[in-house]
Amino acid sequence: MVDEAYAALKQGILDSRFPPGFHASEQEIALRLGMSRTPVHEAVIRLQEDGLVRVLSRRGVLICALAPEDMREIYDVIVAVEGRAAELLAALPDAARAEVTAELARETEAMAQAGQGGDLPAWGQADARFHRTLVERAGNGRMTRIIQTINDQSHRARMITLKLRRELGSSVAEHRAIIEAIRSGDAKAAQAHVHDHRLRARDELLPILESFGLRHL
Amino acid sequence: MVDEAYAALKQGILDSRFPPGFHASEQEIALRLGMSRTPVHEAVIRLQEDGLVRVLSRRGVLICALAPEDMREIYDVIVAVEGRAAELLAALPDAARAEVTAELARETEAMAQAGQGGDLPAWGQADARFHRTLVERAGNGRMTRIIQTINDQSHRARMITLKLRRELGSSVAEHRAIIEAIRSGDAKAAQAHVHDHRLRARDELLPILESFGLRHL
DNA sequence: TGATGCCATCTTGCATGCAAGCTGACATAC
DNA sequence: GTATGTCAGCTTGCATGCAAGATGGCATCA
Repeated sequence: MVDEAYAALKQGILDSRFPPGFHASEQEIALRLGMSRTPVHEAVIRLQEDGLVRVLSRRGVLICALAPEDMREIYDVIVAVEGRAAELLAALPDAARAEVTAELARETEAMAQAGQGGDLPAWGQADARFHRTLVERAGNGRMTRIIQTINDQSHRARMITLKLRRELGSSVAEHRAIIEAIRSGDAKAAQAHVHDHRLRARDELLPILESFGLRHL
Repeated sequence: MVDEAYAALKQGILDSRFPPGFHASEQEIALRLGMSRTPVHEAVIRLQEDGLVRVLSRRGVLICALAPEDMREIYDVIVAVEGRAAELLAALPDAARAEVTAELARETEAMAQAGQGGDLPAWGQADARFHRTLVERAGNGRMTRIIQTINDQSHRARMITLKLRRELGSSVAEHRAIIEAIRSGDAKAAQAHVHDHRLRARDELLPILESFGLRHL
């Protein structure tokens, strides 16, 4: 039941049914979900650990808003973790490496196609799959979990930047460079390409967010 | 009160008063801490998020044990996060960078002195301060939090390896190389030196743990 | 003697009563 | 008109009753 509350609240936050800055009482949430306060309270604690809400003692729960500063922090974590993941992938034995590069290449081709067709949602999903594969295939549960948490936190921001993004071309080219480095087993290059790719994306997207005056997402 | 329970339990786990594999009921813990089940339950949830315990539904809480495989994961996270932190430090403005390098140098000198005097605990504490400074001064709260969690998880393992460690010399030299790269503003080199330093330490310590048959720490 | 089924016991999960704390508004005094 | 003090209402934090689930032992049967 606490899992149910956790999932429902998280989904509600992710698709902005509970917008950032929204203020609700646990009582009210419990009523809406048809359960008692206890499981809601525990779910809220977990969401606080995830950085999605803040519980203000005796003043209800507050849906967290992200400032551009938070996005900078988030990009640093991504650069760090994905960079190391790319290194690990490049150090994989040949067979496993070939499998991973094939999967990454498939997702990059899906991006290229979606980009040419102007299908932004499909492009975003393929991009997300590429980066998820990159981390998950490194076989480090802790790194996967960190990225999952970070992705949840920045989900709304990604939905916004996806629409505001100018050109999609460079990402595909950069993905191909990453794949090539992994394929050839060059860990340093793989790390560097992921590093540069994510920082370029950050430097492209953060100014857009800031120029739109999105002080809290 | 939940914070009190959380702190008490965490401390108990860290200094092995609750050894890994230990199995207790929340009721019992509550009794021992002189409070009701509710705050203990919430504290246990937070500890589970931290990866220190697992709550087995209706079968009590289990203090988590670390396998060498976990240590490999943990080192990957450290390599990733500390590497990026070093990059960030190297990109700091001159004044702040000078301040950080001075602090890092102080702690490294404390290590060198403790190493010469054979004072292992002092050496370990100075080493921990160096790495904590490295991350905290990068000014990224999320990265700091990740490292804090990882450090809690691996605290017992560190206490063991500290005693089993052969030579302390190379760490000091490597720390100096890291400091020099940060001082000169060379982000790539700073990242690389941290990267190599942590991987060398991992390759030195993991075999020791495994040779001692420490399947679970 | 071994295996299987049942039951007692223990443990958590949820609901709710109660108390304490915070906020905001209203009234009063200056 | 402004500022301050007080109070009512709302919200969470903790304790505990109750129920459901899991386990281990014991008894019974083959």
